[in-house]
Amino acid sequence: MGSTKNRLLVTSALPYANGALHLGHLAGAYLPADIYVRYKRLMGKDVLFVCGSDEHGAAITIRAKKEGISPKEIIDKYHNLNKDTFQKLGISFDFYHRTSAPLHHETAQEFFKKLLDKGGEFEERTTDQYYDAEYNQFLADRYIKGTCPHCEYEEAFGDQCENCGRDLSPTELIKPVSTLSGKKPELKSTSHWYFRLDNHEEWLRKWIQEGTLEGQAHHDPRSWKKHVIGQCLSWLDSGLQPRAITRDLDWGIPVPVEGASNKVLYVWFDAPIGYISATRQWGIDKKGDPDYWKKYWQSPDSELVHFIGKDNIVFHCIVFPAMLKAHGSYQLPVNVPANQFLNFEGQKFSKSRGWGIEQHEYLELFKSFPNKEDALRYALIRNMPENRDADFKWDDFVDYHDKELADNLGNYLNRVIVLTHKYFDGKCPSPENMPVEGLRSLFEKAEEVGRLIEKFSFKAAIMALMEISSFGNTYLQDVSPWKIFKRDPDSPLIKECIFLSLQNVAILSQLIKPFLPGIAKKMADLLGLPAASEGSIADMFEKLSSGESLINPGHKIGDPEILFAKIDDRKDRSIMDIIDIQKEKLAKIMEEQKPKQPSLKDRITYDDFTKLDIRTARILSAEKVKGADKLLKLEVDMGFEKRTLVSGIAKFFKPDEIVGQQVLVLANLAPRKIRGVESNGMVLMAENEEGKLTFVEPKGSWDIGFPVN
RNA sequence: GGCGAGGUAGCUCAGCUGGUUAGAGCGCAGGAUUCAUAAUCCUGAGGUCGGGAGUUCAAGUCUCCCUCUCGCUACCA
Repeated sequence: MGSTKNRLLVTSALPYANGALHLGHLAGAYLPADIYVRYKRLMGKDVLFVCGSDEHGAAITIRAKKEGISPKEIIDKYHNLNKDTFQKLGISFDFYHRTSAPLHHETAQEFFKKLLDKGGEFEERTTDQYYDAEYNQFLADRYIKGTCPHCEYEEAFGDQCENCGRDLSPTELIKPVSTLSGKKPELKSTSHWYFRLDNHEEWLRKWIQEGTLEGQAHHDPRSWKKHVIGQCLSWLDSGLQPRAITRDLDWGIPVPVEGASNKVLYVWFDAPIGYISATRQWGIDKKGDPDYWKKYWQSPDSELVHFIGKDNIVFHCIVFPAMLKAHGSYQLPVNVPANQFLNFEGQKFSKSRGWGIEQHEYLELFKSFPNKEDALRYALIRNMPENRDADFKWDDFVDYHDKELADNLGNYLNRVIVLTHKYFDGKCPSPENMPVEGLRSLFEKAEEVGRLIEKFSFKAAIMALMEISSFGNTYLQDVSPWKIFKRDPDSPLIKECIFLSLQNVAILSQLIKPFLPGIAKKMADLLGLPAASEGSIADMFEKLSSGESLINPGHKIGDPEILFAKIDDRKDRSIMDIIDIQKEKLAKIMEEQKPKQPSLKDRITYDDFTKLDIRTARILSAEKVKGADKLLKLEVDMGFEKRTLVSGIAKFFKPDEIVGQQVLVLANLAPRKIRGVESNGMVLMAENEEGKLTFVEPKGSWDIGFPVN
């Protein structure tokens, strides 16, 4: 279950400094980590929470080139933007580092050297790769263009042809050209280091499946999420392969080996080490001790937890642990509570389509909304994609805030404060007997919230928290001090009720801090309590369990104040207007999307057209191609001959439905083997925007084998 | 086709190692109440737990088959 050790290191996935982060990222890897970390701090644990920008990789250099700026300008921009946005949203990193920092380079290089010197962990492989003599460097696949061997598209990239969508390797390209110099690159041999992941398969399986490491219990595998273990075992089952950990590139961390100029560490090797270098830098800056970081990484009384999105599971559960184990001095993570993805109004976030909203955009849009940070945090927690994909909707956002935070919690706090002022002049009354049982039951409810956080069940935890507020409302209703007051203003029942209600509100003000830090502060202020601080939840549990009160008789609370102004407020529509504009924007995108017809291809000549020999034909038989999902093997009658061809239409047509179907066949297409079956020609189909297919056929009954001109 | 995760009330989701009449929030219907932000509280309706077969004294929970959704992957000239 949760951690038992006193020291805890928590990481959130390093954002790639090539763009802004959207709400899905926040809900996936940053918000859950922040809740967990804040809770642990309030429980008095020694917690360190690190993150930072991942600033290497070819995507950044390519973009820099396209925009005519330096990679440095890009990474600076997004490093600062993301760091600043996280801070505004209350993500309480102890340190936000960056992988371009010298200390990170040093750390990654040391790590590499250590594994290299150890022997057996790496192997060197030499392959032929294209080299641009003018620019004096090897070319990443994306930097090479040429003619696609499959479709003859002339602008195909070295890794993929964007015309026919096939994956390529650079050496397959006909007439390759370097995009740097525009000249023909030469094939040159180059060597790279590979990490022997395959050597680590055996212990990884035990570690993940049973939670044991070198025969010792390491963690409880039942506390890991199902989809995390499932995906890891799936990988292990298919066998681990050595993975390249270096690249020929000039943007990144130089490989610390003599003669390895223009080689850098591949980004996936470099990035997770960023967690380590962030810790190191923090230790130097904040503790003045260059070795302080070891307490968190290399000491058995510390626990490591990685928060990530599901796209990162393999790196954090297989690759990075293998690196750490290979190194030998490091602790392995006790859990990797990966979240799934958050969609936005039913569809994936997509920057290019304008679908979704980025974190900084949200803050900007709602700058007039006082509770914007906590309103967002709440909506994302309530709807967190903990075990499956979830969907963010504006309507939910409004409902969660108004119905749960404002109506239930905010109104409850207000009731208690108003009643205290009304009957006791704003001072906590003194109950005739300490309601020990009442305190005890409040304690149990509060503890439950903590238990759920320890289990990484944040959604359930915040609902358990709201349950405390709901319980408070019910309790007030049951006692109804306002009724008692009418007949007996001095009744001890009123004192006890308000006393206990104040204790309950105090509990809420503490427990809510991991989730909604801004609101927690406001609540504490209203109650005249000090803000929650390190260890304060632990202290609270201590007091409650021994029957002590949190707010003592005579304590003066503040004046009533509205904690949550509603979004859907009939007197003030300003926040609702912002949301309506967002909804309209989405509706417009949906509208524009509908007729998604592909744009016209380049003009051709009549001669080009006459090269095509299209014939009328009829399907004689059809069967599924074994082992392929979309393929049908067709026998067609073209009159003068019968042919076999393979067509990717199995998703739409059952074999026996299409026997006898008239079709048009491109008859002079070069034969090609597909899934082991030779295809001689191609059936012409019309395709709509959803990718649905229909046959193109002559009208009525038509003879077969005749040309289409 | 392979692998992974899912398919539980109108909607969004909980249900751990199988065990009494399957739960929560929202929505809906009825009622109570007025300290409070037209808030709150109570009661109720509503589910053959995707379908089928099996194991078991007992299955939403285990096994097998099928089906649908999402993701990765292969193949789609």
